[in-house]
Amino acid sequence: MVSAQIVQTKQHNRCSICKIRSYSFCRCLEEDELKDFEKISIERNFTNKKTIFLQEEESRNLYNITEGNVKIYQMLSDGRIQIIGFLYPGDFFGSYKEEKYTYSSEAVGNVKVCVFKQESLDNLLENNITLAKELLHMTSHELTLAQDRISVLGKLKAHERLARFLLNISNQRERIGWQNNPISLPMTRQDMADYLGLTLETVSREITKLKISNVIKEL
Amino acid sequence: MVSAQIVQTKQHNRCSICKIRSYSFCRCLEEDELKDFEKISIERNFTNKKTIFLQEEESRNLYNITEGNVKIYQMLSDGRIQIIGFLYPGDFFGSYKEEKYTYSSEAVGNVKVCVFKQESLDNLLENNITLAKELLHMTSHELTLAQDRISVLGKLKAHERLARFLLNISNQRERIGWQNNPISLPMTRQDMADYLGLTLETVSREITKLKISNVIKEL
DNA sequence: AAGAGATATTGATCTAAATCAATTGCTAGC
DNA sequence: GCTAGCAATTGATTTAGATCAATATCTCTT
Repeated sequence: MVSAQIVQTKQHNRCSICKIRSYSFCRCLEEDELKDFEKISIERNFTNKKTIFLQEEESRNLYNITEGNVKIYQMLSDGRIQIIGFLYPGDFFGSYKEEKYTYSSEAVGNVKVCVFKQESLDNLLENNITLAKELLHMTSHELTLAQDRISVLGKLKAHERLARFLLNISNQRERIGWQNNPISLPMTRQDMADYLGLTLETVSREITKLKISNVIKEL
Repeated sequence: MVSAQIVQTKQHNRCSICKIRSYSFCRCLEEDELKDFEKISIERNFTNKKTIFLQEEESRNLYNITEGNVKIYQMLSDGRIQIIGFLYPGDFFGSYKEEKYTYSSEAVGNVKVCVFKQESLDNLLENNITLAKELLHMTSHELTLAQDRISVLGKLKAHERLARFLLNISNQRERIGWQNNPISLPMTRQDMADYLGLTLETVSREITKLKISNVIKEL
């Protein structure tokens, strides 16, 4: 009984006390709008390596990260993996249209997400132009990031890709108020390789080179 | 005087007689909304290789292609070029936020575009949730296409990239009602290479291989 | 603390694609 | 038609990064 009540209380102002609101799409909502907004999402937790959804599944949800990191990736028919992105708190993923997920998603470490049913979110959008525009702007920003990654994978050498990767992580951490130097790399070498279009051996060698030339240092 | 009047008449119902409306973001508008919509854009023409805008310029416009092809590309500081995309009628590009263009754009052959001033479009969005949602859905679709391209550049071999490129063009042509086989390739080998993250020599060799193995045929 | 399984580093070799180089083919202007 | 200037093909060679392989290191579990 007591624990049920605590959950209830916690649920009731989840959004208004949410620490990541200022860099998430819900930042565009007024305090009084948050009450309704909060009702259309539920919180869920995932532990390290747990799948959140798989590519080709019927998409029903949009996810917003409130804690931890998520990797999204595509798999080719022969098992080759390309990691599309490592996401941070405030990033959203999934889909707001009824179709199939075009990538899979997996927790990197402990993860907390807000889950929005497409239908509920869509209803809210219909009456809240501010929210629609915020989502449009954030999606458009995601698109420019994806386009930058196209350039990285199409034109940069292994050492340039790695350098940019480290800088990107640093910037992303800064964005959400984490220290940007030193940084932690919560993913494996294989993950980094699958993200950068390289092999884990090449990633390892390039990291060694950066260490030797004193560009980076391990703690 | 006569020609001025013709232009005026033409302008007046430009949108309602527009041939590409059914696959462009304006498809979500009702006939009576088109009148207002038409007022916030102007038509412009570009000939082959003419620059539409350059990366790093202050962005002021969103462009919608009504005729021809446009290539969008990024240039690295040392001159290396990555082509982000070859766009078709109904595709839009540019930006709806006041910031800098993150890529350059150039006409491939003769091109006709509708130019929307960001401010006017934004005002219209503010009062037209349908349009905002349409733009959101189309931008989100662009994002999934960009993510697919990340996988292509990160994981596929030269011959796989080329095969997918040809199929993509075929599909894109089908989408807008052009014949999907045979197809024409309006860009140079260098452009194809810069799009696929390869060199023009490799592209040429792979095309030769496809011809020899009778997968494709030149007309 | 030992030992198993995962993860990372380092070395040796190979290869797909890049680079360098020489023709060939195409189109536009005279 | 001829020729200048691109664009494309084809060949020879090089190389960045992949692949194959052998430790080394880290992190659990018992």
